[in-house]
Amino acid sequence: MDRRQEILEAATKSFSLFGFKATTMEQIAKIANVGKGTIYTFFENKEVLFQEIVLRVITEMKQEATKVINEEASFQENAYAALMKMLEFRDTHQLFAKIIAEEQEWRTPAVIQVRAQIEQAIVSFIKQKVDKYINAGEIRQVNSELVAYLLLKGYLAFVNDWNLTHEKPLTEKEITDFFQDTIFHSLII
Amino acid sequence: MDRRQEILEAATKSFSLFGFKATTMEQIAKIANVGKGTIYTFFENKEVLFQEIVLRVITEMKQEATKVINEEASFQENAYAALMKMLEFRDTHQLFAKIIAEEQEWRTPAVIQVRAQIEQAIVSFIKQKVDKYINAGEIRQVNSELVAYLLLKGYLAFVNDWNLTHEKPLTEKEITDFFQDTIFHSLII
DNA sequence: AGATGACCGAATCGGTTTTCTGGTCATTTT
DNA sequence: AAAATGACCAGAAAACCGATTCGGTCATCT
Repeated sequence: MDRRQEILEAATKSFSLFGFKATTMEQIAKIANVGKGTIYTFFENKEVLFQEIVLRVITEMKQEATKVINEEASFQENAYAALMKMLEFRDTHQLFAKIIAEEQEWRTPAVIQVRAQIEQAIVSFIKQKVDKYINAGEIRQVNSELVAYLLLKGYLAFVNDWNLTHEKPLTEKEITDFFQDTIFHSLII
Repeated sequence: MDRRQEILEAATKSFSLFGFKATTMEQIAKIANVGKGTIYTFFENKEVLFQEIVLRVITEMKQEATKVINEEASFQENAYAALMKMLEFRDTHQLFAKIIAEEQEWRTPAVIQVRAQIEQAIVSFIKQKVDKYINAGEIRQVNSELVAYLLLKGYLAFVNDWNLTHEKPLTEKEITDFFQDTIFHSLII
């Protein structure tokens, strides 16, 4: 297998498991079975390597979300399906959860910036989908950016914050049904 | 003016400005023009003083919200008015924002506990109002606790988080109109 | 020509010393 | 005598500093 790929996989594993800061280049090199210097022939520095990985994960999530959307189906059905799909990925979100946690602990620019980048990417993806349905006349004319922002923040609140003050985590179905019942419901004409 | 009141005001000022940890009892005493020991004749310790203040702010906010609710008016009108009123208090929220920020920096039990307490108080207040309207048959039968939670988290997201990644803060009207348009809209029958 | 790991300096860790601060209480004030 | 006070104490936090780690480079090796 080509070395670039080996490095990417090793780094993904390590970043997801230990976070940005606690992952060392030496460790990545060891897992990837390459010399440390080799990493630098493919990636400018640790930060760039990290960004590349985050970009890949986001891209994968977008693809998964897009895959689940059916042009024939209604907005409500598609929104429900997409949200369910994202919730299936709760584990993949481990990487993002790690980053968010890290952002508050170590205020390193690399992490703060990547966090903002992830947020921006997700929001603009959702916004674009919402706009499509607005233009198709299937949902009401709302501020799509605010809707996207609320969806993301609401999602994170229920998936992550909720558990801090509540015994039992919410199930995927509870969360999705609730969104269906409130935000999605408010959008349809 | 009575000493207890002086102390409360001095402490409120100081906690709001500097947070729990960075506020010293000596500082409070100086602002209140009393000896440090005097504080302890009124409040068991720093933590109790802090809780008393938080309780007062929450109580005041509840009163303000309640005052603005008109029994004659519709849910939609009242929700709008109450949210607007809360947004008028953005500055008073400084204290809460400080606490939330502090919670992540210093994991001191006093702060974590008070944060959870505030959240719980606000959510149950909103939940109660929502339930009232559900029972009155004015809004749909939704999970009122989740609605309350979403309203709180959404509110905080737009008032606080939004500014971290956006140049211009949202205006009170933008936020309220948006909530009106989405969450509140979804609730009416 | 591509890969490597010894090497460098900057950042971080950890342990030690110093300073600060919550809470007490003997003394002073009213 | 009752209330207020601030010097005092113990423990917690900050400041300091030498030891260690780690990102990134580059002379050497394959």
